[in-house]
Parts: sequence; structure tokens; C-alpha cells
Amino acid sequence: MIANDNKRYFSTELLSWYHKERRDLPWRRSRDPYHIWVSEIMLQQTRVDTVIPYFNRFVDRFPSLRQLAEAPEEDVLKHWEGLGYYSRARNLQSAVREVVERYDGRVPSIKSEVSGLKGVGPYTAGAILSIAYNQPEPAVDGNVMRVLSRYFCLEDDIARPSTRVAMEGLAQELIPEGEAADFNQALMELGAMVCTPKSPSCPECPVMKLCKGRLEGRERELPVKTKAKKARPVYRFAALIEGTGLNAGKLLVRQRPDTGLLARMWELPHIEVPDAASWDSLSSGRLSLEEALAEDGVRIQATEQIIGDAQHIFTHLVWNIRVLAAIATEEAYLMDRTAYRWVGPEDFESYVWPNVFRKLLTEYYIRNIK
DNA sequence: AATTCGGGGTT
DNA sequence: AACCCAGAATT
Repeated sequence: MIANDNKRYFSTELLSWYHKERRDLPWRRSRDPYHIWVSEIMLQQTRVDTVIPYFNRFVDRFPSLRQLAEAPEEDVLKHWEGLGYYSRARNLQSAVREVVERYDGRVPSIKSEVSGLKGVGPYTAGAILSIAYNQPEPAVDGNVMRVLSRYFCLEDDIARPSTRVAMEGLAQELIPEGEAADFNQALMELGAMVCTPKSPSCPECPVMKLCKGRLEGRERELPVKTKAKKARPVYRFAALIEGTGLNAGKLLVRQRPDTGLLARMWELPHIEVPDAASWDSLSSGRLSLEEALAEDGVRIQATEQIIGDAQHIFTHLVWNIRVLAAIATEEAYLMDRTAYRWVGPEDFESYVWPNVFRKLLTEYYIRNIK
């Protein structure tokens, strides 16, 4: 059992440190729960410095909850491009529309209602309730688990959901009366600025004196976290397809399915092959591409000329993409096929697809078509 | 409990 | 190259 004095010291010192050191962040200048909400969604697994320009553009384009609710999804995704985890954007808009319909456009302040919104999990619900409404709810993210693990020298594996639940209990006990908004942000601020993952700046820490992890010289061993598996490589052939006739000078792109990886984003048409060995066989890659596209009613002639190789890295996957040159053998076969589209260089930026594709496309266009 | 969702900075 | 980031949804 942790001494109450130790907890009180922690909360008091941390809070007064925060009042002095808090960063001036865009979302800290607003009291609008909608703005707080947007910031919390953007900040999921994303660094503060990355989020700042996106947040400013986003609230500039969608200043109010209702304006976001009424915007075309494409527009919302466009403002999210480059942030990653695109389902966050779709869930946010979907949830915002629900707030308009069910809560008259006001972000709810009741825990069960906030938690019921799409894209709002335990952390984000706590963040909205505490930061926007100053309710004494914990908001436990990676920062908080690291700080608490070290200060209280807790060895529980923070990769386990049960550990997060336990941390939420502890974090809630630590909230000083009436100070939920600042205290929760102070916890995260300490984790981001001082109690960093690799080499914490203990001498600058406001609670170093009673930090048990530090006192035992184990601050670098904490928190305990089981390792994730490393990304699995996959191998793919893509076709860079030049149009003919009416589509001369244009290239063919394809929209991904509604769900799953990179849902609804545009890409070069491509296929997956079983392994690295298949990736070396250009002839089989060429044939597989032609067959796969023919199944979609798209007739092309691929070649064995490599335009380039590209790599796209995800958390759990590494795409190795070999791009082959190809031409379309018919002109007007796409009339009823919305999944495919001819684009010229003026359209390249309007589509959200992995940057590797965009880069290849642009370079190829400049070299061979323009 | 494990896996699937991005992209980028740090070390 | 591994790790981490103001995590959530799905299976």
C-alpha cells in the first residue's frame, strides 16, 4: 500500500510545477469541448509537435461541431492526410453527427454518453470529461503509465489492459479536489517533457525526491512492457498504367475498399505475391497483374520494365512494392467503374494514397509523359 | 489477449 | 533498427 503522504506530495508538487511550466498549446487556449475533443483524437498515438499544425488547420476549416458534422467526409479526410490512423477522422465525424442528433450539438458531459461516442475509448473519455468539464476522471495514456510506474515503482506490464485499469484507479485517487483538468494535463506534460521514455531528466523533475523508481535507481528499467512483434514483410507488384487515346497522358489509380487498411484511399493498382522469391520473377508478376486487373474488367498490357521499387512501413507490415510499366489496351472501359479513375498530374495531390505511390507517380510523369 | 489500424521523431 | 507516441476497434 502506498502512503497517502507520498501521494499528496506527488499531486501537490506536480500541479505547482505544471502551473509554472505548462506549454502554450493551441487547444489549451480554447474552452470549447469540441476543440478539446478534436485535439484528443489527433493526439492519439501522435506527438504534440506533429498535431499542432493539423489542429490549427482543422479548427480553422471546421470551427464548430456543426460545421464538421455538415462537411463532406472527403474534405475531413483531406485535412487529416499525413496524420495517419484515418479511421480516427471518420469516427470523429460520425460521432460529431451523433452529437448533433442526440445531444443537440453539445458534447455530452456524462461519462456513459461520452464513452459511447465512436473513437472515444477510456483515455479520451477521461480527457474530455476532465479537461473540458473538470470532472475528476482519470485520463491514462502512455505518459501517465510511465510516470506512475516510475514514481511508485510499479512493475506491472503496461501492455496489459488490466494494468491500465489499475493505473486508472491510482490516477483518480491522485486528482486534487477541483483540479482534474490541470492535474491530468500535468501528468502527461511531465511524461512528455521530463519523465521521457529513454533518458528521463530526473534532476528537473518536481517529484524526484520521493520517486521510488529513482530512489532505487531503476527509473530506466521502468515501465515494464512486453515487446511487440516486428513487422511482417509482404511483397507486391504494382502497375503504373498509362492511358491511350482519350486518356493519353493520364495514369490509372484505384480506390481501396471501404474497410481495413487505408480504407477508401487511392493507390496504384497492385497485387500481393507470396514471398520474396516471387517478387524476383518479373514474368509472373506481369502476368498476375494482368489477370488481377482483368477480373475487374480492366485490360492492360504490363511489361517487365521496373519503374522503381518502393517501401511503405506500417506498425505491423512492411510493403515492398515493385512497380512495373503498363499501358491500357482500351479507352473507355472505366465508365461504370468508380473504383478506378484516370488522373493527370493536376490530380495527384487531391488523392490520399501512400506517399510512396505519389512520389513514384510524379517522378514517372515528369520523366516520361510531360 | 492479440491484432489491426500511420506516420514520424528519438535513441 | 527498435522504440515510442495525450489509443481505439475488432476479433
